[in-house]
Amino acid sequence: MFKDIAGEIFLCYTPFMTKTRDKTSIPKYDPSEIEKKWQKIWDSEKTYQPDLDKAKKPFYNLMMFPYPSAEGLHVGNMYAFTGADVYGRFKRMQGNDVFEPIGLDGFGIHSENYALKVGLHPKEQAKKSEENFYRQLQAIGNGFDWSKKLETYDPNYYKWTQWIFIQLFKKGLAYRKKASVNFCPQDKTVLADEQVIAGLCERCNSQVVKKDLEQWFFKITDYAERLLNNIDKLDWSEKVKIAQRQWIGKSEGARIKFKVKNSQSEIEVYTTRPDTLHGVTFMVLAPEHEISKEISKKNNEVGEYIKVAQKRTEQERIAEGKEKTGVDTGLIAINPVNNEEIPIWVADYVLGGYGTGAIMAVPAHDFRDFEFALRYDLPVVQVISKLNAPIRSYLMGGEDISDEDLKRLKIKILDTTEKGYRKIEIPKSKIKDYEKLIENKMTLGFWNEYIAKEIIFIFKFKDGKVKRFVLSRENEKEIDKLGEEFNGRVWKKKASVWKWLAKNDTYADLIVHGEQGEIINSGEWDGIRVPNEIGKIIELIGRKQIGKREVNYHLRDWLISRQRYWGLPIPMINCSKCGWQPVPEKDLPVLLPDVKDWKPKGDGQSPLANIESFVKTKCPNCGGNAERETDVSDTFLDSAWYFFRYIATDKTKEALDKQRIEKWLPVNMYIGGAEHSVLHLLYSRFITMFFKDQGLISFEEPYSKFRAHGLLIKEGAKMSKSRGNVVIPDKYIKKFGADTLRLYLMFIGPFIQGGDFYDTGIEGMYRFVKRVWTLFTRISDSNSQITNESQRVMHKTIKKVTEDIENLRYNTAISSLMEYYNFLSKQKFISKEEIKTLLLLMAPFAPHFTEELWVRERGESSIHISQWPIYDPKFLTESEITIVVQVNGKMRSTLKVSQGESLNQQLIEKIAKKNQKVNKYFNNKQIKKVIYIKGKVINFVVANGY
RNA sequence: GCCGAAGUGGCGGAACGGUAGACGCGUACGGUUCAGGACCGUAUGGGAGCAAUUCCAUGGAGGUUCGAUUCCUCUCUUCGGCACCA
Repeated sequence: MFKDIAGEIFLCYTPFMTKTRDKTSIPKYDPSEIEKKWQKIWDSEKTYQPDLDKAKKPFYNLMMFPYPSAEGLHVGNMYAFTGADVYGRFKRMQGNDVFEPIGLDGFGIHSENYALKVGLHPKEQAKKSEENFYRQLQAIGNGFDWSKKLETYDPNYYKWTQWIFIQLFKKGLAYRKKASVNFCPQDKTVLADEQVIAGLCERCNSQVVKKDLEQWFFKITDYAERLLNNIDKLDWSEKVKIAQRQWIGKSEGARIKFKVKNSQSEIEVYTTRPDTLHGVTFMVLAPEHEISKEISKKNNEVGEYIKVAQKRTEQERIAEGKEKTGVDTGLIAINPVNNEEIPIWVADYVLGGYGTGAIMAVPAHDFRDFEFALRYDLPVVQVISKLNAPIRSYLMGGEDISDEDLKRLKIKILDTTEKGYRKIEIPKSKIKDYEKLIENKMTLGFWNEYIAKEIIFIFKFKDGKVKRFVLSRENEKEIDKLGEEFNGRVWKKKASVWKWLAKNDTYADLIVHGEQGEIINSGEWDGIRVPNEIGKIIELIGRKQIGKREVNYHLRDWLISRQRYWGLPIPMINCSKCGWQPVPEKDLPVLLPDVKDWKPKGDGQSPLANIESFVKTKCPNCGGNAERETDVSDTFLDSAWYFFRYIATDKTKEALDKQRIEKWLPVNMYIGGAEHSVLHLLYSRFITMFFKDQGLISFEEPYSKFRAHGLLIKEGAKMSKSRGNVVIPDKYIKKFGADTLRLYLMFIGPFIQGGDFYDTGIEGMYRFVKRVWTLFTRISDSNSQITNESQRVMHKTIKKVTEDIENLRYNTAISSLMEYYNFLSKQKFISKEEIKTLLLLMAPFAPHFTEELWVRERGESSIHISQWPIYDPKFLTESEITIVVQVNGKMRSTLKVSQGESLNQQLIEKIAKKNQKVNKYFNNKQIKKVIYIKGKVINFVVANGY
């Protein structure tokens, strides 16, 4: 399909096609002129526009489309796009019909917030951003198919996003629920769990609070198991796969019922370790738990606690994190395995949204329960022991410590010597002394007294706070500081009572690390090996009807509604008679109305709620008066399916073009930022699976191959607006050209790892580009014979560059291009073949520059649809081989031999032994052994010492 | 705390278990230039030595190996992600 283009290009550019090649025929390298010219030509020649219906070797090369929210495309975006484009161009030259689309993810809070900031209506701002982004995206010289661009805020696009919402609703996968949701007071909207980072809003960093609101959800949890299982089959960056697995967070365990004493009610808990059931010494309910709420009606203390807990922001909870609080309800539960009576507490370290919202606490084997038990003087019963382990011990102190505490917790100081463990009982009377030792800056004398490697102190203070310390010999310098830092820093730094316990002891490490242990103190269960035989326990409790197997996921349903303006109107109608009805498909799209007052209100309602003409409508079912949903959708829905739409932008009657989908999808290569490891990738997988289930497509994973690129930083620091070090590519493109910038970006470091952007570095690259340009003045006219050596270097370079690009190791690909240039520039004659090869290999990185020289030199059609060079292994072998000679593994000399000689070990040995540089190390010592690696290295092992 | 990645010259970074530092930046010296820039050439990990040469070096400590930047164990540091998920 490209064949007939050549002639036209030739005609356009005859002035440059002169065959006489004196120095004057090569003008000065002027990137700005060349780049603009070629971008125009590629566009008019449709160089990058494959025929979506007829392409023979479709290759879908996708990159994550940008949100055009901020000041423009920054160099980090360009880094990602260039890296993806290099791969696409490489595939195109290898004979594929590469489809490389681009668009804008323009709906959403990102864009709306930017509009707020600059004081423009989001619609106007979108128009401006669009223009600016497309101009910049054009300038970077990617092989985009501009005829297929899309924007998520275009009604022609979002009509179909709404259609997807309706399909989900029809299948019961979109539903409404009143839930305690994350609310960002700054952005004045609800956020998905995924958008809350450590209790802060992902976008504006303000503290997120909990609110009870009725919201739309997608039932992604129905797909949890499939989303998890498919991960193994994907060719994705490993760390992204790990992040997804972790996010889905499958856990297997049991649901267990506890009866409440003197009551009909039961409390169910979820646990992954039912084997610790005999170690349960209390229960804890989340403040959101129904029974907690019920209790609070009668019990003021509990009511107060719940109120306070709910007021606290997520971040406050985390900040106070380790300091657990709670309140005793006075109720008693019965442990179903041994009928022991245990107290029921309410505490906010138990999450309402996970499992059943209630736990059985096993302080001996769970650190959190342990902390809580220490704070509130609850008993600790060990029920798992490491096989043949010494008994765990620790020191507990404090003024209000009771004798009972001492008994129960077996207060000891552990003394570990090289030989093993020795327990030292610390009498209560002495505990104060140790406390003093720490306060008065411990001296080395302490260590003489107790030759301990490490000592743990767990101090309980009058106010109930618990602090832990680890002292160790390695740590002696810190000990002086210890006194001053008594109030928490050291133990936080050292952090690891638990880790330490894990190493030396029988505690929760068994759970945390899944190590093997043995059940103790548990009656008939004693001796069972866990965790291997937990299955056995579940069977046992199942038989006794105490509990049953259950699987839980960390993944929650996807909260979809947002109380903002600039987003996809949710296409639903609420009728007082018929309930929620989807907008009939023929009425789509539900257009986002033009509104003057579009700013978020913060009253839990979208700005759309104030527009009567929008809200008031008829019920599609009964025709009566009804109201539209006024919330808009989360942006992640827009981007969850855009790659399906790129190949159907010309279709107006349907969302998907089934035939093209089967031809082009799944995406062959998807490149994007690791920051979307979880959200975007998971959601788009979910939507794709849903399409599959609807019979719309035949596969359920959208991206066969995904690679996350690294982060581009600026002179050692992360680029960010607050630092003011965000690099905008425009000025570099203007000064050096897009080709130089592309080459430089790809050269900085491994694409997968990212790199550090330095201004001086780019000048070096500019130099390189200019040198290659100048090299053309030296092309000999005659078809000079290519030498063997030149042949070898050329094929070596082809091999290296080809393999490197395939593995996204662009930095080393470029360095070998430089080496190749260095080699060529030292030759007297350069054959056309060599020049041609260099240009072809450079083409994916520097598309305009190479195109210009290619067409000048060859008068042929675009370099970007020319055949990628293929190396011939027969040229790779060197006639002369360098063999490294080592004595005792240290390089002492090298020798050059012919291909044939290198096969003969005895000969090599003989030559090597004669070498003075080598044999002087023999010193009359006996040669014990000779190791020869064919063609590489020979190592003489000589007796060492006397 | 958990998971992941990474620690190599002045800097960005190269090295299928086999000559550590490719390539580039920077620097120095030289050439060219009225001069500066640009360009070209040479050198450039550290120590000792006039030199040939030699010793030391890939965060640290061990181990496997004839041989380790590379594999294993422990440890320290940095960065990224997750974070009270029972």
